Parts: sequence; structure tokens; C-alpha cells
Amino acid sequence: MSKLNSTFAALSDPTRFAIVNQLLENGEKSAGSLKGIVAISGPAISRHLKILRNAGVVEQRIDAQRRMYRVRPQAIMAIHNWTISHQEFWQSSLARLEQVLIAEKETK
Amino acid sequence: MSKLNSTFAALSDPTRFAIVNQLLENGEKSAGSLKGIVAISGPAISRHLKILRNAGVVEQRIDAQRRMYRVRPQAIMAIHNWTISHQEFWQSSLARLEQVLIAEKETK
DNA sequence: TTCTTATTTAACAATATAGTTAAATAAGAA
DNA sequence: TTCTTATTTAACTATATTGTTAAATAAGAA
Repeated sequence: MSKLNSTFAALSDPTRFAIVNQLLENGEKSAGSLKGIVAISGPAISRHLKILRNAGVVEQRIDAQRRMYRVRPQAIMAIHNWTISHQEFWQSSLARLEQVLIAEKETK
Repeated sequence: MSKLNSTFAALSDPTRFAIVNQLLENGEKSAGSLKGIVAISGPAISRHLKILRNAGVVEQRIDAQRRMYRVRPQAIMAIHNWTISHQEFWQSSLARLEQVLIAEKETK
């Protein structure tokens, strides 16, 4: 729980969020092939990957000259678990809001 | 999906993450009483709340001089839904990792 | 109206973030 | 070794973020 905000920080940048979604949807990708998904220089992608790695969101595997990146499942599960730990709050709040909308519809 | 990274940005600051957790656990709180949870000035808290509000993470209700803040359940649900949309990836990845650990234990 | 409480906005300084190009490093191929 | 491909690190600039104090605004109470 204490380092979840670092995970959120890693995912707060649009480029990094796009990288992570790309890796989640298509699995492992090289640094170079990730460069294609946004109009950005190589060094910029490289640094974003370093930030994601330091936050524990992705991990690296070396394949000859290429560095292959994939999402660490634990990172996404940690976010999931945080939402679950407050699930009662948001689910009941939403249920109440829905009841209000239904009541308003009946009044009109 | 497109504005989830703004939600993550709002939650990336440790002070804001603490504020949100406080509101999730104890419900609606005034700006002033939130000041107590971190050693920070009033104006700083006020601006953090504005950022959270702009990101759609909290909403405000006016009660005389006080501004009461509460978490918008939709914000947490949006995060939850994102983790769910990739659940197959992270759950099966974790299951595979666990299998590897079991296999290693048997080898030792 | 004037005082008090609660909160926000303004102005500013310090630090962090993200992008760029050029140089360095890593590793296979000629 | 030298060339080529892939990626990272260094150096630098521009912009964003966060915190502070002082002033402004909001609203009830005297």
C-alpha cells in the first residue's frame, strides 16, 4: 500500500500509460518497437522504460542487442487489490446514486 | 480509458494519495480536517484538493464556511475496471510464476 | 457592521519531469 | 578488427509541480 503511489506516478504519464497498455495487450516488446507507438525519440522511450522499471511496473530481459520489456503482473494486481480493499465503499455509493436516479425518473 | 492516466496522476502524489485513502476509509471530511493528516499548509491542501477535483477523483459539497470533500466512486471503479480488463494477463502470469516456484522447490 | 473561522487565490522559489541531440555502450555480423 | 543495429547515458533546456507566506473571499456570529 505504501508504494502504490509510485506505481500511479509511473502510470501517470500518457506515454508510459500507452507503453504499459501496449505491453498488456500484446505481451513482451523490445524498446525499439515501443518507440513506434508514440512520436518520441529513442532516448525518451528509454528513460520512460527506466522509470517504469524502477517503479516495478515492467521488467527487462536481454535478447542480444535488444532489451525486451514486459509488465510485472504483481504491479497490476497491487492496483486491483487496492480497489478491492475499498470496493464496499464505491459499490454501495454507486448503488445509492442509481437509486436516486431511479427515484428522480419516477418523480418527473 | 483515455483519461485514466489523469486519475493516476492525481493519485501519484503521496499527500493526495493519503487524502484519498482517508476519505475512502472515513467518508466525507472538510478541507481543514484533512490538513491534520499531513504536515502541510492550508493552501497546499487546498490546491491538492483542487487537483483531485479536476481529475474527477473527489467532489465538493458546501456546508457554511466549510468545504466538504468525498471520493467519487466512479473514479475508483474506473481504475478497478482497467485492472479487470487485463485480469486474464496478470492472473495467468502470476499462476505461471507460481508453478515455476513449485517446480524449483521440488528440484532442490 | 465588525469579528471570527474556513478556505482559496496570488505570487514566488525550489525542485522535478520530460523532451532533445550527441556521445557512449552492448552485442552480433562482415 | 571494423561495421551495423539497438539501446542507454550525458548534458542541457523548457515546462510543470509543490511548497511557502500574504492577501482575498465566503459565510456565520456578535
